[in-house]
Amino acid sequence: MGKSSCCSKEGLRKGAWTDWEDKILASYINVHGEGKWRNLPKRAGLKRCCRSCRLRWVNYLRPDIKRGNISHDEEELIIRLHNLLGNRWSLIAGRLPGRTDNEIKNYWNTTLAKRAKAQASIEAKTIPTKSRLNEPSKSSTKIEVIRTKAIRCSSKVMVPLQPPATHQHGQHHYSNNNEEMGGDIATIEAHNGIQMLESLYSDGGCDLLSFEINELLKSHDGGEFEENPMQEHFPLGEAMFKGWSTSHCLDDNGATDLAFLLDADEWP
DNA sequence: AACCTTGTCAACCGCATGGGT
DNA sequence: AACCCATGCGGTTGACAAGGT
Repeated sequence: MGKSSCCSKEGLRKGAWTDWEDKILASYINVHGEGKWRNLPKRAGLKRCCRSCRLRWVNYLRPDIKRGNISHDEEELIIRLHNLLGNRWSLIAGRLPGRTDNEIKNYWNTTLAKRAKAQASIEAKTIPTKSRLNEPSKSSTKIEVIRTKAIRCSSKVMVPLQPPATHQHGQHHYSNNNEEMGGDIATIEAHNGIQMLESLYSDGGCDLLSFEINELLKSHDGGEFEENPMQEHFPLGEAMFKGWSTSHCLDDNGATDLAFLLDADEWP
């Protein structure tokens, strides 16, 4: 496993791509389409590793790529989605048409993470120690970044929404993890506890996740919580809901909840 | 002008999964 | 079941640019 053999050949070019290489790659893919990366360099006449070719196409040459100037809306969406999904850049990128996972990852690491950190330190100074002590589960000043393994999102899981009225201190305590990120952003994720993620409905594709997040964001923007529309389409059994809602995955950190679900090996 | 520091981003790398045999 | 191949993902690196001294 690991590194595929096409990349271990000697004599392959590395580093920045030239215009000439870009043209060759783009024109080859325009004619033959994406895929078959392993044979592509040879067929196209490029002295590049197959993965380098794929990366160049996906992150730079693809015609639908939007470059630079991430708008305020996009930025806010990135923050929300990062809070919801953690470092799952490809999933986040899927919600931002024309943006690549690499671009979003870079933007987060260079801009948003710093801003979040600064915001957290401001809050640490402004919030009196006593009141912070009264909020046991809010991890407060520490930026919670979910460290994830590289797991491909090829299937989905849908998790039930929890109406806000049912949120009470005690067993199901939901904190707003996003205060660290600068206020009210993505409160919805924490309040609803969980939404849906991967696995269970393998024929739905990542569109399910897209749809669900869309609905959540919409309902949040509208200032009210709506019923989960996904439940109409995919009525899950009550027992399953119960199992989820009483499991340890619903602790006091929404992001961690999701990480647990995403990383869980138990999902079919 | 020269040097140093910091920020940005394209590209690389290792590890992972899924499918085919 | 075990193996290999193809491909995707996220973390990290390094080249370059911009800004500061």
